[in-house]
Amino acid sequence: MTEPARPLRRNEIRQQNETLILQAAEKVFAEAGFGGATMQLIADVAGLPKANLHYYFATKEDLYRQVVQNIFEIWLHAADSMDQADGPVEGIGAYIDAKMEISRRHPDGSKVWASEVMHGAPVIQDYLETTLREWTSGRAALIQRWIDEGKMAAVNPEHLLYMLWATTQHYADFGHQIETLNGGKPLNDKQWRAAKDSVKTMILRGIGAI
Amino acid sequence: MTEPARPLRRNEIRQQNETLILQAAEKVFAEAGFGGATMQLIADVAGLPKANLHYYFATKEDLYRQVVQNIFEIWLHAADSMDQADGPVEGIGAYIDAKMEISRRHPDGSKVWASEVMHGAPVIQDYLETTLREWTSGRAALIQRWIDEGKMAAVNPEHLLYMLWATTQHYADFGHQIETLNGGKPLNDKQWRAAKDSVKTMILRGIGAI
DNA sequence: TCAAATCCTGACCGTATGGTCAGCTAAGAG
DNA sequence: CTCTTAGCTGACCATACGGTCAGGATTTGA
Repeated sequence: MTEPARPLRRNEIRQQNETLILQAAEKVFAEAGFGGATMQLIADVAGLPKANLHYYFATKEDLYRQVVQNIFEIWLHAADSMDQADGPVEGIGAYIDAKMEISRRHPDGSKVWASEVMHGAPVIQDYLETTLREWTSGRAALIQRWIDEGKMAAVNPEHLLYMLWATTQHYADFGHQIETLNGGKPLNDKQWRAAKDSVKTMILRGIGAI
Repeated sequence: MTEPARPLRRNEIRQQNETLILQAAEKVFAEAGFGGATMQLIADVAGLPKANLHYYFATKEDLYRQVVQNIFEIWLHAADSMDQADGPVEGIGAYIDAKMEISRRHPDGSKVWASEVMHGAPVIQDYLETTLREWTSGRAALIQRWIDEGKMAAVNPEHLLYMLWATTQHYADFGHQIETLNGGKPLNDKQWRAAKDSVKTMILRGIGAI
């Protein structure tokens, strides 16, 4: 099972290594936190010499910043499906589906994001104050419209958003706790479906949409 | 405003300094994570020489373990009110109140707890597998009883507990994000009441209890 | 073919960290 | 008053960390 060993183009090398490093970094930052992560460990996970990391990313902060920004992108785009919906059942239902899927597929990213926010958002504070603020007020307005149209109960839109974030991300951030309470095994397909279903049912009923 | 300078008894000195160190440690661990926290910084916050910390706590791990265990105690006792309730409206309502109050009064503790679990619970894994597991199955049974008695909808008790933990702890762990979205100011009394009320209403309606 | 640009890395450096320890001070017991 | 014990701390140490750099290897474009 050897590689074809075709000589790689410059662009390919760069992109391939940057991706490799970013993936390793996401994992290590998630497991150890920013302070606990070491460039040496990230290098080992990536299978590269430490000095090579510094060739692509000047400092540990730079590397971390890239990881966090990548996650932020995924986070934001999860709500695309919400915007085209006619009402909360479709819209919020789709958003829950999307965010639960992120928690399942990118648990490390979710943890890095949580850690960053918990520690006062030292590197993405500006994004919180601009992009996230706009994003939030836009979605809050959408929810308010649904309320005005009688499609759901008159809940506080911000606190509904917090509940959506909290509940869905919990399955990634506290995945270890859930796994322990699940007999030490990760949730299987069926259990993930049950989780999604529970969250959707409780929240949609909680906001009077079903 | 000087201290009376009464000579302290031995016991008082020990207790006072341990408390002082634990408080400082909780704050620093919450802000920087285990790896990012330094004994020097904890010492500075506590107003003691670093060597004095090592007189009371042999290693950084020992100090951290104490902090996490203290939080775990608070966490567990929050549900005492739930047990004596006749139904979900009182019981879960009281639990939400208690956990929201913890999020408000001990945000640092909540963050340290979240961080510990996120990183795979390196120091309290045994507690998760014993105390927490028993606690959870006990409360799940209580919820199931309420369901059987027709006092609430037939939701999955475990996922309800996850939702309760996630939603309430979010106000501590992601407090910085909420603060940013709140115009950079922490929630005031009125806003905390609104938050509590939103959470309670949405969840109690979500489980068909109101 | 060859020079420039890019990629790569072992060896190295200054610093900060967790932890130690000898020796001091002060409280308490008798 | 005196001896014992607990409390305290400046100075120190070994290690591990983030980051640097000189110089070699490889690709690219002319």
